[in-house]
Amino acid sequence: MPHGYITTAEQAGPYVAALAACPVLGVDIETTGLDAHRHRVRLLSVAAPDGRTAVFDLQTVPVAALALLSQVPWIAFNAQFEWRHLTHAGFKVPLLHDAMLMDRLISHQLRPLAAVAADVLGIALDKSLQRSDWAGPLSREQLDYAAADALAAVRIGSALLEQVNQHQQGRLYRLWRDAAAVLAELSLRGHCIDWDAHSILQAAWQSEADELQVQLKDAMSGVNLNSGPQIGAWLTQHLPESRIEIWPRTDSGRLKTDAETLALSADLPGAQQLLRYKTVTKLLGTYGNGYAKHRHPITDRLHPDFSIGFTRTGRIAASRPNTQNPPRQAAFRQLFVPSAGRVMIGADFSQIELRVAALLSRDRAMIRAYQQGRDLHRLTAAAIADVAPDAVTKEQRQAAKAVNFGNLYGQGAKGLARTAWTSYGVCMTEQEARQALTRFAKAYPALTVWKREQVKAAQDRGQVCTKLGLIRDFDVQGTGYLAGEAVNVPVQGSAAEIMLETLARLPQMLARTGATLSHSVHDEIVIEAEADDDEAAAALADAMRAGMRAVFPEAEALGLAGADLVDVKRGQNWAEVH
DNA sequence: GATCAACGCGCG
DNA sequence: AAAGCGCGCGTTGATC
Repeated sequence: MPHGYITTAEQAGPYVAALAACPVLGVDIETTGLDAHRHRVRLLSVAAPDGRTAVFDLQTVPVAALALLSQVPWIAFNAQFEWRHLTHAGFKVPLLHDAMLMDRLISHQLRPLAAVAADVLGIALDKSLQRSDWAGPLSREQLDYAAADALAAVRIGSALLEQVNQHQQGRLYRLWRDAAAVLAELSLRGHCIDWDAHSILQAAWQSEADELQVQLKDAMSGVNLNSGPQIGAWLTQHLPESRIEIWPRTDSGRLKTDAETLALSADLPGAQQLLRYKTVTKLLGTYGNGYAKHRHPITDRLHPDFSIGFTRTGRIAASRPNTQNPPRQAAFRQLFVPSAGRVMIGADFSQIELRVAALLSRDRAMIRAYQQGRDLHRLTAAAIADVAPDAVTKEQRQAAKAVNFGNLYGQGAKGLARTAWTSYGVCMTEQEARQALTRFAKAYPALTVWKREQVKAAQDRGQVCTKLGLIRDFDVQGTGYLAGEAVNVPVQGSAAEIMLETLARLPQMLARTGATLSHSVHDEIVIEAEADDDEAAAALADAMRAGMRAVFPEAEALGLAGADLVDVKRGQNWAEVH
């Protein structure tokens, strides 16, 4: 039950004064919808650690009357939501704790508020009013519900803040908390898209898809080209039984119909058109209409959600739409443009996961390569082919890239031979792949030992962790295959921590320049700035190197955080700065 | 009509 | 016995 339901600025005064004297406040909002640009914050519920609560009706209480509340830190649950809505409503959001992230780091799972409240506080939270009508007259039950969530947030947060430290997760928690605010800001600001060019591209894809469908009328009449099972049936009809018998199968036993497998039937009439059709319809669905339907009616931008703590490695995930996987083709990347009158600056971490692997394993050969500014792929190629680095051919270097990256993921000989061909255009027999892996292991002995230790940790202790201590649990009954994740989680996860450290310090480092974050994709950051802003470009590179040093302080002395760590480009759109 | 699993594919 | 990691999302087809 709320101790106060406040509907005027005059009423707010004493409550605000009393609450602002608390060391920390639980906050929760009720909104008329999920979209901060379109929907309104109806209620701001605030709870003190001692249990006093106040529910402010923002329909009538001006935000200015609540300014004092921003003098103390807040605790929310899934704080990005509060950050976006309250910032948009005109609040100066203070240091904002997120009890959801605290719980994620302690329980190793992302759980809804009710589940955490049950676990941590031993209380049952009734969430049935969550999606009730928050625009009209409010019932007593709705006010109680609103106050209860704020109270739960402050109680859970206060309890878990201590536990986070006890679990050695304080550092990582603060990083997630700070990065979350930056991502909330990015989501609220959104991506600027050249929609005219987008429609033209979409139309071009559409007409190509139509054309291909006509061309395939004869060869594949009656087959739904979007249906794997139907294409499988068509293959069964048109290929000799001997080939169907050895055709690769899906987990459920059906014929595989992905592009790589379909290449096996390149001789069939229509096969080429079918492959192209699949590509074009993917673009059309996911990046044509898939993007258009998220075009914001007010801002005319894309406003994806960026989540922290959702992934198993600590990477950021983007959704609705996922703007972390747009096609690389320039025709599409150039749709991402800066705001009017500004320019884009993009920078990516060079070979960040290989550098991380070098730092985690302390492999001297790898570290020396980066120290001396040498090309690690070339070095690996030399080791594999048993030639001098200078004698390495282009094709050998391509093969080495496949080996280097595959090794970060626990890839075997068969998989290496496959990806060498499909991703790097290099033909490698399984035998050659096996030898390459052996020679790689010999060339980087410390990395090999480290990888073995990770697998052992996964098997014996049931967990591995990243540099800053994010724990990945494994359900090990007997002998599951863990080589892949056991090695990859620390590598991918520590690289993600470098990105988060960079994002967390970016606003401050860009503040003087007026430049703003425009996008981030795992190892790449894009900002927009005033034209010809050298200072912004330098600040971006500085922030990225600082991010690296924050996670790996030793990187500096080892020569892995030098100027070649980041590659900065400037241009008028994402295609030009990528 | 809504929901879900399976599959395939875009990215790092 | 062998197995490359991490995501989000569109479509199909089965199910309730």
